[in-house]
Amino acid sequence: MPRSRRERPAKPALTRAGIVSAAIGVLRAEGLPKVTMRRIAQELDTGPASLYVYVRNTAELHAAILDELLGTIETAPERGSWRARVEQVLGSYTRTLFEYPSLARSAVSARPSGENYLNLCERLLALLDEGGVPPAQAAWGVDVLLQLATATAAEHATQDESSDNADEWDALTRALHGVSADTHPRIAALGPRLLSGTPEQRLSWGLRSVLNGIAHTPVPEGEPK
Amino acid sequence: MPRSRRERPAKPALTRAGIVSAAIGVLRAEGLPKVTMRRIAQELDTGPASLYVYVRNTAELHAAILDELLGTIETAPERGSWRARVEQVLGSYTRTLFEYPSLARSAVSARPSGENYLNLCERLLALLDEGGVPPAQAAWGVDVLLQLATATAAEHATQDESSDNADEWDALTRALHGVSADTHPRIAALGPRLLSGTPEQRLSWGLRSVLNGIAHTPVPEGEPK
DNA sequence: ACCTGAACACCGTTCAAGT
DNA sequence: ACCTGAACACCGTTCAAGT
Repeated sequence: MPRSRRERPAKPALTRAGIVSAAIGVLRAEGLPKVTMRRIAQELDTGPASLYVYVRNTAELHAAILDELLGTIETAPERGSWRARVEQVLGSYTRTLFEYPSLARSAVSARPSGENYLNLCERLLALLDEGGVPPAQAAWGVDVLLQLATATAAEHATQDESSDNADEWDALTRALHGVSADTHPRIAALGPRLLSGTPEQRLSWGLRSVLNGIAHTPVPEGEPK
Repeated sequence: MPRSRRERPAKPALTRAGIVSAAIGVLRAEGLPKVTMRRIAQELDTGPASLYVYVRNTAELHAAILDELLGTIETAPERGSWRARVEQVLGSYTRTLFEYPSLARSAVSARPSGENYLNLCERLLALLDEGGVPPAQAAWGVDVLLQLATATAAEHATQDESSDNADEWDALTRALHGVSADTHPRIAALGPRLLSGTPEQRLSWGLRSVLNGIAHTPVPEGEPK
């Protein structure tokens, strides 16, 4: 039965926001690998070429999606020390990324630059300032903190947003276990400690370490630039 | 003019090593985006299906390439403090990744697990041990160090291994400059300092910070696991 | 200006069939 | 066991032509 025009809901006007929102729908329902120009176009009942009026390319679309999702993170916890609040804000960022690790993967090389990302940076800078971290160190430090969180989330991604990456991880696990104490004494000695902890525990420790590090490591030649 | 069989160099037997080496050839000549199963198969004068006997998928092929390239890094500097030597080893790792940022991109989520990667880990663990970093912190710390280096290199990649990612970067630069001091006072106050320094300078500072951090941040509940 | 059909030039992966 | 032709089910992006 061919659809008549009237059965179809009115085709909404194409806008950047509409494209991003359709993309988020597909992301939630089918994962990032399905968030392709062609798939989104189909969702909006048009051809892929039409999207290029609003979005430069696929990478930009992915970045726009992430920025949109960052609108839901909690950036203003009131309680606890400044360190604890930095941890809370970054924890909220990380939880969003962990929901869609393949989005994190794409964020490693195409950072978002929308309002929500800027709000996150601003918030972190404010907290670092409150904690007395010198401005130059804070400026470079936010980046390191966000890089670590993003990379950790990305690590749990695969092109397929699922099962497949177990392969690579197993390979590393086996490689670490199969190591000889003669050729790799430290790896053998540390053994399971190299792989211990949940990703969350490791990231949490990593962020605290980085925070300690950036607070105590002066940037070269006084102020950069 | 159709080629006779005798004009063609003898078709070498297919091996995993042969595949990886052909892939590195294509990588050097045309960049990672051209390192596809189909392209490598063509290089080896066979069909793509044949490669699946030796390589599980494209991600595994990329990881194998990286491990191979890691064979050339310098892991045993003799001079300087342990910190300086950690920096040298990681610098060598980073330089390799900076040559092929898109390989770094893929390494963020599919770590290599070959011999050369294990050698690198072993070397770093030995240096951390020499520096008196407690084993539990060293075990988790190597990971953080490698993640930061890998993510930083990946940041300079794009699907296209070139020009294109200037777009995203420009977008961030413009966004940071266009920010209002009312809504984002810290970003406005820091201004160009947020973007100052070369990637190398920032990474070097980042690694030193992380090193300071991991050396001074105890892992939860004594020993993990 | 905005939108689109159609085309160009590719992908990864599987599988039945051959050797 | 190893290798392969052929097919399946997709991609991103461009561009000339339409409205």
